[in-house]
Amino acid sequence: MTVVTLKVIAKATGKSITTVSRALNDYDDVSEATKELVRQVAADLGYVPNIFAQRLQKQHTDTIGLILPTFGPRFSDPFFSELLAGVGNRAADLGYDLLVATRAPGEEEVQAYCSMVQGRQVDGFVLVRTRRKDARIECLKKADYPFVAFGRAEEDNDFPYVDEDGVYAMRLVIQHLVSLGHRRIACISPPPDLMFATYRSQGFQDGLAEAGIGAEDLLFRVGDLTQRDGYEQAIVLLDLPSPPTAIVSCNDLMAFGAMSAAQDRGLVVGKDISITGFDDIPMAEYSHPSLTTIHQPIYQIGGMVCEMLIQLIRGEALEKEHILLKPELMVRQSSGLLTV
Amino acid sequence: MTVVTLKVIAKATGKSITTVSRALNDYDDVSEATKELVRQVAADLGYVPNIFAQRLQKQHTDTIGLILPTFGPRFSDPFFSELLAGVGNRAADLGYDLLVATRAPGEEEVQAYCSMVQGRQVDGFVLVRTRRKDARIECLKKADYPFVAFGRAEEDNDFPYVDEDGVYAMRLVIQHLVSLGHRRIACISPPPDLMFATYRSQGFQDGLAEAGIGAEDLLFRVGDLTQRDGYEQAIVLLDLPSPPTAIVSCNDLMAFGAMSAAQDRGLVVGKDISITGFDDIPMAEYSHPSLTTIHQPIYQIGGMVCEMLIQLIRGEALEKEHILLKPELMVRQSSGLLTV
DNA sequence: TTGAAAGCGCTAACAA
DNA sequence: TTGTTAGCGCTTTCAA
Repeated sequence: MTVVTLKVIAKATGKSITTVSRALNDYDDVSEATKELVRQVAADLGYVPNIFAQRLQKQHTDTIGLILPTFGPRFSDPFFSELLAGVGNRAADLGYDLLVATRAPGEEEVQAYCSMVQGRQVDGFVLVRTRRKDARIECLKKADYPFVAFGRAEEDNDFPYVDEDGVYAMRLVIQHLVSLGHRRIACISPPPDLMFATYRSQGFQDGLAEAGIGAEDLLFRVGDLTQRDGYEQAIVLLDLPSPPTAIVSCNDLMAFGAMSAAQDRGLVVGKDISITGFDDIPMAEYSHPSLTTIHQPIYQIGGMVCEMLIQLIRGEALEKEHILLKPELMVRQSSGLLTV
Repeated sequence: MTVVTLKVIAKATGKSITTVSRALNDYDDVSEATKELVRQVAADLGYVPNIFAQRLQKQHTDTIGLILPTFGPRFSDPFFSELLAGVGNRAADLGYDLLVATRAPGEEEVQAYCSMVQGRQVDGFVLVRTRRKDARIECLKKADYPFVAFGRAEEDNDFPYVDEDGVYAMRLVIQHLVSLGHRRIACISPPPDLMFATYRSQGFQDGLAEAGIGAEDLLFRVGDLTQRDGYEQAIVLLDLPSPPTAIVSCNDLMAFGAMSAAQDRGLVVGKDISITGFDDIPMAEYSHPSLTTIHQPIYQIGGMVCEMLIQLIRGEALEKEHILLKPELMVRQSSGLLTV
């Protein structure tokens, strides 16, 4: 299979490479006749531009980067596949490619960002799951590289982001549980270096305070976001001398693990104990019992973040630099009236 | 931020661009002293090669492509995130980038392959979820482009693949259920144009035949792989005049939906009815009841496929062109003795 | 051991 | 309206 380049088309049409290039790019200083001819021949020959030559010349890549923070082999947070689909589809619509890498958080991860920046492999980044002390953000800011984050930073939020209002969301959850009569409410939080952990824990505390419930250290556990750990942490909570009547998990996956633990202890979730999640991944609707959780439009968020990034790259002004979404509480069967 | 190129280093060291290039690539016709100097300066200046210039020159991309077949917004098959992590991590280890696109199966999808091929944007493809009449495979074969598939084709299997033995796996499932006393066994199959549907359905039929159970059309349903549809199909099965005592779902997601349906009908899964899945996604262990299913080492398969592809790209001989894995039955709580 | 020069395929300033 | 030329940053002959 011989590669069709501008040169080949030039030879075939008897035109110069330049003319062919301009005809194909629909410049208006090329005669209609020539354009027609060139386009015809190009189509016949199955011409596709060499993207690397274009990129070398134009000094941009039409590619956006997304580095997924993965943890080991059994990584499969459905959250990420949905986000990825949202980003990827929007990128494709806007004519951009998506370069995906997977790295465990740490040195190598930051290194991956740096070298993609230095090598100008992508025009910008979508950054997911912001962290308290986020080396990725620092690196990108220092290089003055375009990026949009899904999530906020701890202090200096001088970059475009989309985030959901985790504090508000968790207050919603607590209000809901309190309205059902619960007062001994436990929380399984994400690792505290993740920014969304901060907001969700804060919302948890605020919600309790609003209801006039004192915080109890024993009822606050930290998990690693997996079902497995949700299970483990729930077991610890259930084994407490005075166990909670409701467990608020800061993501759906841990909530599933917690449900499983409760069920293994013979409790009926939604009756003997209430359990809630956060994210509303598709599974939440189909677990048993179905999971009361906070809905985040993950796919749409992916699209928004992607679109903002591309506007940024193109030098267009953003309508809004910072988008904070008000999430919605989905009341399902895993939360129910306190039965004494 | 001024871009550091070979030219800049050349100027800084007083050497020629050529020498700098060779020094950096550790050619042995460069004096140690020069190499040392060049490397030092390059490091100081933070030099990173322009990958597009390299690719244009070398005519290969060090990138592999993966186009995920996605269906709509609520796409979030954990299967894919795990596969992606497997492919991505191995690719990174071997010095390759991963270009991910998402397309719904169809015209545009094939188009995406074609243009990535024509534009030589990637050195090869990982192709997932083979189909009965697979335009992607035809396209790639015709172009003589390197690819490795996760899954086999219907007839001409003259390409490298990794697959699991779905027939064998399903026979395992049926044997298990039969040993528990079940004889009215239903199947929720994937769309029949997917190759793995063929094998799994076949295994289902074979299993029944081995047990001397006649096939009943009413007990065979086709679903779209989502929880939602698993739910719907299970409802249809449960509403049968003479409903099944066991439902074999061809993937875990539909099995979860089916469990949910059964539970909504007041049945205790694992007791009143047995339900099995296929894939063993992480969730399978933490559903309630935990799901009896077929374990596939998805992450590892991703790694294998990736490694085979890179060998292919590099022109190395493959140890094995075709790998067929014997999957393992994970017996959990969703399947139990038939209670009459 | 080093450098000059060509060229990968493309775009764009400038001339004609 | 078209062609000539230069150059994006790199690798790789070929000469020196």
